[in-house]
Amino acid sequence: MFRALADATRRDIVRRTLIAEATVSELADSYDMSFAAVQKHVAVLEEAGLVTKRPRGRERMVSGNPEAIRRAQTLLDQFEQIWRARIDRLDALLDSEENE
Amino acid sequence: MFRALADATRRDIVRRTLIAEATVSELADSYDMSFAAVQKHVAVLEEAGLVTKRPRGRERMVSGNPEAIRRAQTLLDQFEQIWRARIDRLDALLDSEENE
DNA sequence: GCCTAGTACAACCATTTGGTTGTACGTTAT
DNA sequence: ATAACGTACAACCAAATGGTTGTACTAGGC
Repeated sequence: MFRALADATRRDIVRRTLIAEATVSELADSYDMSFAAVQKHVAVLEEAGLVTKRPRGRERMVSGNPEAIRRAQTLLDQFEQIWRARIDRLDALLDSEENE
Repeated sequence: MFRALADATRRDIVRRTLIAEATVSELADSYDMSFAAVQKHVAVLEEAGLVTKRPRGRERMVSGNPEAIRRAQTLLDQFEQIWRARIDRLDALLDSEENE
């Protein structure tokens, strides 16, 4: 999941497909690499659940999945919580020292 | 940055060092891999700014950097915004169709 | 002063990653 | 019907990744 977001091209694909659906070849036209390369990126994103693909005729419509984004946010939020807890403990420690 | 978070061991190091500072060897003891491997993970995290290292005697204290976490959150928030904008546009479209 | 603990760093290795080209196959358009 | 389009997928390649061991250097403990 974070691995999928680790590549700039893939992040851009996620961004684009969150804005609006796009076919694989539409996406491929945007980047300076082969169709197959973009196809692979989409496959990685799909496996990570960041994107879904649905057939429309001979095309595949790719669309970004906000659910997955939120899951990533949740993990980072947990880190934030952990950090806050640490600060709280330090504050408590300082308070108790003040009263000595 | 996302690349640094893509590895489970590294995420755990970030988590631990957000809770409390730890020396490199303290961290190394926790994982089933060589000291050097953990050292490399810390180096990757440090380069990504997710962690800072400061010397204390012969030890290096590693601590998680909440700033970097927030930067990652910001990026995901932008994705969320993009998604909301899309929804808004679709809603507007549906509204206009209703009035035909 | 000397051994040990903690770290840094290089060299090496297997696997994964991000890219390529080529081939095959279903769908659409003419 | 057939040509062209959009996609899937395999084979291949170079570079990056995640790990190892070995060596060297510095700070502390005895």
